[in-house]
Amino acid sequence: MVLDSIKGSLKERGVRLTRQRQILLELIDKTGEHLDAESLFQLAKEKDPKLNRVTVYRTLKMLKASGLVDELDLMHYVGDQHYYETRLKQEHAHVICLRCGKVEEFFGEPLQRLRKQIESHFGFQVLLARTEVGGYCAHCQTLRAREVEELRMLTLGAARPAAARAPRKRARRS
Amino acid sequence: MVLDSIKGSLKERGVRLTRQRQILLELIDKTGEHLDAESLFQLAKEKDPKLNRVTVYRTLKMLKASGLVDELDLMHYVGDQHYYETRLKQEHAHVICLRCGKVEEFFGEPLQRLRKQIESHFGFQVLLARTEVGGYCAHCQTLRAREVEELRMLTLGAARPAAARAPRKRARRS
DNA sequence: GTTAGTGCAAACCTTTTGCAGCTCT
DNA sequence: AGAGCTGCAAAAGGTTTGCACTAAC
Repeated sequence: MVLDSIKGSLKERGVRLTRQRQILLELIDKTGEHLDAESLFQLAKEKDPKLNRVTVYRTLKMLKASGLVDELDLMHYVGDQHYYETRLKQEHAHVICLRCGKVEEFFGEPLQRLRKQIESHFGFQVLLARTEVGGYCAHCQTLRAREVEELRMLTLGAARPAAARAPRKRARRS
Repeated sequence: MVLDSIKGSLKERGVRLTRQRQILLELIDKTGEHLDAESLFQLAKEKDPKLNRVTVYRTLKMLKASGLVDELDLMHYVGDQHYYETRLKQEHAHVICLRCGKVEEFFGEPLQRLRKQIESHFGFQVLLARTEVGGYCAHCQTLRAREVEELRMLTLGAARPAAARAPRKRARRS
């Protein structure tokens, strides 16, 4: 089990298994992935209302430095926070839909090939690799096309005076 | 030329080519890559002392939204800032040495394969992809090994009383 | 009993926003 | 002329730090 192997690794290095860390490790383990510091903090607070946000940051930093979790950005779709996942699974890429935010995971041989080629090409020792891909998922592609079309109609409908070709306004989140 | 194609693309969309933007575009273009907002700002200030940091952020954001530059994290080796590079070159991965900070670029077929496989596997439309790899470069691997060895000697030399196996202290930047 | 770890408050760094005034086209 | 852009100041968001106290081993 993942949790146990992480705990073991920590214990072995003389890192104390405090109550707070137990809570956080358990959450990271069972929630699976894509938790950022704030969400993790909110979840942890339910189990221990006194647990501090700073402890969450410190724990995550320690786990990352120990190579026990990986840090992701998920293309900053939501904001500039970081996401964490335990480092057990096979290497995988994260595929983020820039319209609905859905995150998929891609495991596949190109990833291993990539790693190997980089190692042999540069004589580089790869410790961590992160591949993030942004675009539109199958579902959003059609919705997106419709949105663009609607926008075009609106813009043309506005029938502006001179200005030969109307510079289209860009849609914007938030 | 890159600069011209960017300028053209902007003009075409009715984006104004202000003095500030000309300066910033020129810097981004000729400095090549791996500039973050602050460095870009510092460089720009030399050409126009009144140019504001906020303008740099706004310009970068606009260029990114227009798909004219790519945003990188470079594994947050230095800090949490973002780096930018023009989007002309073929897709490539960034390989960052976690000891000396050197950044290499890797172009190679696994990247194209990866993209294609993701597109066909999920029916996903890939707009941008970012692969960052961290580890030790050929040069630092040997230095690193020596460092670890020295540290081990030091720790053993300290001849601590009980505590059978000494939990090694981790080296730290900053 | 030690020493690592925690909580709290406050700082820090990067980036964004509101608004008045300036400037491209 | 007028929308788009800039500068300024101030805020926001995410994360880190200093320090005294607490708890794991």
